[in-house]
Amino acid sequence: MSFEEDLKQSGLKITPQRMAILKEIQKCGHPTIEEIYENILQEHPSISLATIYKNIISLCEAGLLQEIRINMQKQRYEIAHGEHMHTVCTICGKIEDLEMNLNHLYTNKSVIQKIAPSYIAAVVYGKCLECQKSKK
Amino acid sequence: MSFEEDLKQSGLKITPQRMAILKEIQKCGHPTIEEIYENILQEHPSISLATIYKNIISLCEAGLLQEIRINMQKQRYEIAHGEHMHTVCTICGKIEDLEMNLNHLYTNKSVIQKIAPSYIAAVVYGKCLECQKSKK
DNA sequence: ATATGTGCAAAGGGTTTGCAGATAT
DNA sequence: ATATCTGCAAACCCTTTGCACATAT
Repeated sequence: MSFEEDLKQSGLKITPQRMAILKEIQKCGHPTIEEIYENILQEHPSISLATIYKNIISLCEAGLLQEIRINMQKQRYEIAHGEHMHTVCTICGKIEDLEMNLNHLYTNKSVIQKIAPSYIAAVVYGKCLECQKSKK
Repeated sequence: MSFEEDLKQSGLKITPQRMAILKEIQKCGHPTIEEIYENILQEHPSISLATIYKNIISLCEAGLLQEIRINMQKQRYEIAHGEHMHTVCTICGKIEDLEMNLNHLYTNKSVIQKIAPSYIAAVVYGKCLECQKSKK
């Protein structure tokens, strides 16, 4: 489904600023607010940081964006697209999606003894393939 | 092992402020910086917020504390104590430890194709038992 | 035509920093 | 004795807010 349709379905108006934000996040993958702003500025020099902040909030509430929390970093955002994990390389900083099913946790006995799960966020920290190869 | 020994082993001095921070985090479970500060103030009215910040950083670096990142919240901290998951009730906000082994993920094929994992953070969002029971 | 959205500037929080004096070893 | 730590105040972010104007529907 296109961003335009997603916005319409959420009752949000289709504005150039919103489209730019969504496209930028799609392009970057997992950008911070600052990265979104800096990159959009190039094509759209009059956009305001306040507009980015306001839209990030509406787009998260609408379920089009998903916040990602990584230890010791500012919050990041991605286009919401089914549940998955993230990998973070502690050497080079690279962040990637890890398409992996956590369904077994939703029905796990230890989990349902504590909570009726609606969403699970999982981040794997480690050394990515490239950094494993590099001699140092 | 006691906090005093942990600090000594990390080459950090044992100060009343540090002990108060560690004990407060142990008491609260998963407090934010602000919660730590507000609570310590009662017993230790002259402690400075800057001291809390500086110590949180050293204690995390020393591995005595672990940062916890929950979507849409300020960062929280806990006494480091073996890997486990966290549950967050989206109704009442309660945060709890979920002692659960994620060892299978460390050797999972999809994971090791991307990264050599050193740490996994997992947060389960949902409705806790009490909130499930309450009629509303 | 009207409800939303944008940009600006100011205000509001949270976090970091430098430094002088205090303290743990 | 000395390296480290603390508290203070200022600086430095990052984020939110109110408002007037602009724009999507």
